[in-house]
Amino acid sequence: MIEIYLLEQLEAFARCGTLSAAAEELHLSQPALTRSMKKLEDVIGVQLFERGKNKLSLNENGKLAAEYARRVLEQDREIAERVRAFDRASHTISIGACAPVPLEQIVPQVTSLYEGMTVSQELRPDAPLLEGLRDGTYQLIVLHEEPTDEALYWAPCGEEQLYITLPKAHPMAGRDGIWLKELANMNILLFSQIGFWYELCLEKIPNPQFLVQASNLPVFTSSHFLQNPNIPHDDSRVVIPLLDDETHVRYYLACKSGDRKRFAPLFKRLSE
Amino acid sequence: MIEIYLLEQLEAFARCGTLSAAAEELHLSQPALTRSMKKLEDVIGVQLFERGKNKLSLNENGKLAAEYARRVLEQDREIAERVRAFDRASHTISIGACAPVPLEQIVPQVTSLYEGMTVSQELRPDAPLLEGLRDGTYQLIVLHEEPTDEALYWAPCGEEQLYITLPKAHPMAGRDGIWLKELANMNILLFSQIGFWYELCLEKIPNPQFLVQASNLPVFTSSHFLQNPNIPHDDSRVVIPLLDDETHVRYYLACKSGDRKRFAPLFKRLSE
DNA sequence: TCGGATTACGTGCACCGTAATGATC
DNA sequence: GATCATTACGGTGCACGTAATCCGA
Repeated sequence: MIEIYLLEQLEAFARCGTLSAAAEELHLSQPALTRSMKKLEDVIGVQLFERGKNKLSLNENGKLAAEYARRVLEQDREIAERVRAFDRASHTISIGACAPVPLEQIVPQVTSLYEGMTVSQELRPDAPLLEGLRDGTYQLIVLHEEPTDEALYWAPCGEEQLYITLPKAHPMAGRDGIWLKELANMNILLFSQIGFWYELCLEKIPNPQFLVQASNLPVFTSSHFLQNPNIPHDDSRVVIPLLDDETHVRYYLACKSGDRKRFAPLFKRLSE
Repeated sequence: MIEIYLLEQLEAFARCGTLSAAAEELHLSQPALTRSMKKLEDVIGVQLFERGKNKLSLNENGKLAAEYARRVLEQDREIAERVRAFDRASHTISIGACAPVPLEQIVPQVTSLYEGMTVSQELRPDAPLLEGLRDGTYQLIVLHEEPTDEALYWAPCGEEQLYITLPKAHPMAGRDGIWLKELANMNILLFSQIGFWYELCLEKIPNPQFLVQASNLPVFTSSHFLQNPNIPHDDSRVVIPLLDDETHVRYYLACKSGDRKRFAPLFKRLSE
């Protein structure tokens, strides 16, 4: 059986062209390579090199052997990588979500229900989430539209309504509701990491003027923040609901049908 | 990089189930395997085994690693095999033919024209010959029908006419020619190793009665043997040509178009 | 004279075997 | 007691480095 170190050296020589260059790359001496190449020929039992006086090069056999060597080395490297990835995946639950808000409820539940597991989370649009669930990138995903895939299991996991808060002095501060299209050309304060909401605003507001940091500007907020008692109410502002259908969403937590049993405790908790 | 010997030992353990069984198979001691498996875990960096008190077994990581190991070992083995085969092929000319007669002319020519090359020959029907030429099993083939493949180069290389010899006392001994179908139900002496001729006789003679060894029976022969001065004429027999079209064939020597230049000297010799 | 391949020689490490221990059936 | 895994210890093969040689640009 041909040991890996011989293939490594052959591959390096094939790539570098000379023994000395390969030796330097491998942090080995030239004599070591000379011997290894001889040994390789000995083990395989055929000539692999053309030997000039102070010139060594691969013949056709050698080129073929080097090509095979590359493949074996590639596969050999992959063993460690793949097994590590598999091990990592086996005690990691990856959650993909279209928005951060539902994660605030789900992640703590997952963490406490599946002790010892690492929980990773990521914000993505719905399409890559579905793709990622299928290919194993995610074990759980949160969508803002109900899926239709037969191979999935899902349940609702909360709702969210988008509001806008305005300084009391704002011309629209007296309104009972506002349409997104009415925000055209306005400077609005928008936080990053809001998931699909960002796409929604881009789509529905003509020529939006989002700013990263400002005060006295309109600011989006949602039912989630309004209901959180830890967030103090700002008396200088009024909170006005947005009227577009899309500003009220239902979230759905989904997993592969095959994982339904595994995540049953989680779905049960969330339904309570 | 994971050395091959570690993968070998992992694979053996996965197959045998216990370290001691694997150790015996590999002609190694148990301690050697214990250490190797530990080392493997160390190199990859994840647990590969479930450790009972005196029980060792693969966990899911280990099973995956063993599966990968099998593939790498397979590939590693193939390097030597394939390179040897390639080397062998590079100084072997394999000739496939549908009949032995044209080979008697071709093989000596090949041997003398391509010094140092090993010449191997084989009798096969036309179809596998064409297939074998394409896949590299043969570099030269002899057909008894003109090929049509654009990717081939070929030239005629002789003809052969089938005759039948009869004892002078035979009822048909006075005939000028005989049709194969007239040989129905007759005992005929047939030599083995006559290539496609055998198939032809089977096909065209109703209910043939071929014998392996006999005398005073009809015997096939062909122009090749009749023209050979070294074969004495048997005065007790008459030679009668067969009349079916198929009993007169033209042979064609063919190679891949890409080999045309390589075999040009051979084709030239044969055309003289 | 420098760079590259090869040979000669000594060395250290890594893998192995033997022996002993612990544990389970 | 038999079998299996593991630990401890001592040996050895083999891949490596250093040094020296040969050869060609």
